[in-house]
Amino acid sequence: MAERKVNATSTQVAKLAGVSQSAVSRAFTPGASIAESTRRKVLQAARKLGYQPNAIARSLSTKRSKIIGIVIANVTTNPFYPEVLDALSRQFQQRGQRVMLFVVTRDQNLDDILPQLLEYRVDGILLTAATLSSAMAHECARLGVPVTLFNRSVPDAHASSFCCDNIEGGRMAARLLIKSGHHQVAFVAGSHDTSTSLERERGFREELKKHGLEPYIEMGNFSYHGAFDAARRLMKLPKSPDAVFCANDIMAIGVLDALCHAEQKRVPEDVSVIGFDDIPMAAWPSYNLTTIRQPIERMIDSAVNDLLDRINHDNMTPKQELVAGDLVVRSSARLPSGLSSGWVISTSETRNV
Amino acid sequence: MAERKVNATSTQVAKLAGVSQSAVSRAFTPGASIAESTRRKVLQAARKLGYQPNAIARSLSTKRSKIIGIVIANVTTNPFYPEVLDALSRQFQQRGQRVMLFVVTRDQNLDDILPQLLEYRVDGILLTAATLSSAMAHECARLGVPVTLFNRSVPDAHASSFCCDNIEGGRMAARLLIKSGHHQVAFVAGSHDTSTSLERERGFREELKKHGLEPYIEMGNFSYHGAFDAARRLMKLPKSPDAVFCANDIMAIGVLDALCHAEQKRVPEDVSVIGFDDIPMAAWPSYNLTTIRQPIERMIDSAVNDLLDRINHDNMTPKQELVAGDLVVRSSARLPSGLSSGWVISTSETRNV
DNA sequence: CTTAAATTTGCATAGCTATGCAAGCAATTT
DNA sequence: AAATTGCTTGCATAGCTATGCAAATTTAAG
Repeated sequence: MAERKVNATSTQVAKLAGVSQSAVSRAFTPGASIAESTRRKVLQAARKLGYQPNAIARSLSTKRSKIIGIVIANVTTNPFYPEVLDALSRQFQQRGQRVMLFVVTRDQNLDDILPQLLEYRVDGILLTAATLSSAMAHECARLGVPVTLFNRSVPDAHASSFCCDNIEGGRMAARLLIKSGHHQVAFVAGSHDTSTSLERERGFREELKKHGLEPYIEMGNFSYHGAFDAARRLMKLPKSPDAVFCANDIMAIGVLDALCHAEQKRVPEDVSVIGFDDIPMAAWPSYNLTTIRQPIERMIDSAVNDLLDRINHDNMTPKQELVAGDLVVRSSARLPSGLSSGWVISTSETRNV
Repeated sequence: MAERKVNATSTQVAKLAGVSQSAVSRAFTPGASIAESTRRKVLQAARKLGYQPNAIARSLSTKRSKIIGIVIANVTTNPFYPEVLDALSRQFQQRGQRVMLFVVTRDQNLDDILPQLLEYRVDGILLTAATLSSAMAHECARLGVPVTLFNRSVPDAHASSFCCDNIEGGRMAARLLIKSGHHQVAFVAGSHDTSTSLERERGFREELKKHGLEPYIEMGNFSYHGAFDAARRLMKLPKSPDAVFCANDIMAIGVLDALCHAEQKRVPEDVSVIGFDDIPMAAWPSYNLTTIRQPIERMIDSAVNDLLDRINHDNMTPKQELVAGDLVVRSSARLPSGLSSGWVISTSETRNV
């Protein structure tokens, strides 16, 4: 172990400025009771010594770390999550919170991870693409650390959750496919244990059932390659589907690539494909993917606000929010009459972009 | 401001276990001098109280936060960086370090960000896709906080840096294009102020010059859309290029999409395209991109090892490491005789994958 | 100029853990 | 049985800042 050079302390600055240590602390605390003249003296001394307040000591003293723990999965497999991370990180940053990051795999058990966050007395925890054991939910509740789930519905009432309305999203996809006259449809699932995939499937099924249809189900494992293989399996079926709805865009793209480059199918003439998320790639001309857009910015604003609120006001009850997604019409699915590529359809309104 | 529930402290655990606070501390410190029987008593009491060591207090006491500051840009615009972040984060995690994350824009000034990291007394800083002002480099050196640049060459000798050999990468691209008989080539740059783009351009130019060629240069701004537009400009030239080398894969993909969907060009018959990075998408059948692969894992291992070494041993001199990239041959560029898609060519050896 | 009010300041302490040191203890040796 | 040796343990303190409280100072009011 090597020795570390010593940073200047508030006491050293105080000595140089000819004031008390308290004064130094106050000079760096917005809103503290200190004369402007004193503050200037202090800041000058601080500059001379290269002093910078020690956030660790401050955290110990105030019992607030100003750190948010973010746990995220699928960062490399689904471009949606880098976007989420980017937005979250900037938002917290801007609101004066630092971010402690944990990247996990989708199936990794958080019961080993959360204690590491709690050790650092994070002010709050945001989980995205990850689920919370109810033991851990209780532990966080006991310690008074608010938890928010992003893009996962909540297992019990101790945590907030912010999701796109996946069920309605599934319904929208089904309605579009039915209206444009598909008869044999399929759903490529992400996994059998994440709310996003299950709910999208449920909405899709429900709406199909109303019209007497039932989808094939294939597992795409939330990955490009998993969906690629799923599509090939679907096309081998005796009565292969004329439409495929995927639990997310990256899988829809895997399906598109499989159809066009491994199965000699034309999209959307032979098969229609619909995704979910509206990642940037969905708009690329190679794919032109019709998809359900998750309004990331709005969802993240809500999630961040809620978490910060719950940090600053005790005893707030967690909130469960469902944000409506929009159907973005492009050209990977056959169009019903009256609709053309470029339209965005939301549950309440239809607006041209 | 709401009140926070109090976590159990080592003193409370000590009282319950009938030992001193020191004993509790030692029970949680691997390698500390404590009898096994005492440790068990302590752990049992700790469990009963739901005690968890306070990492903030520990950091204050040991003067080591066990936190690494990571600053990263381009997370949403280039899939290469989510991969880097994922690997870095896991590595540090596994080595017992926590990660404090800052997501920035490429042109954002770090002089506002780094102080926020230093406030938390991070043990080390890793910058990726971001550059360091020399004032900040000195500040970190003064405080004894080691800094490592990933994928940026170093401005002065206070920091370590780990890069792919961009110049040689540029040369490899040029050699391939020359061997396969291209006569009018172009380079799509990322920006005019990042070492990655500049070095790749330099190697490319140098090698071309040996054969009497000089490339067109267009600015792609390190983005899909920027490169898309750059490609369209190139194709409007009186003598439009028959080969385009891009400073990274995401731009190469933008170029491919522009060529195939906006310019009615065939790849590689009319135009060859080469990228840099080998992001997962490069292998997708829609693109089949010939590219220079950066050996992420190896680079990250080196970078993490170096940073942790410099944290633990004082006065180690920073290291500048250049890792050779491999040319991954796919089908977006015309093949010279003797080469076929699927080959990987490194500077020292050629191996079939 | 006196008195009351408001602002500013310093003192003392809390917040929680790690660790050097000396004392206590048990095991080993002769 | 006495003397050594090697573990364990507790005491006391350092690490740095924030803050309640009382004292001191400035400002305003009369």
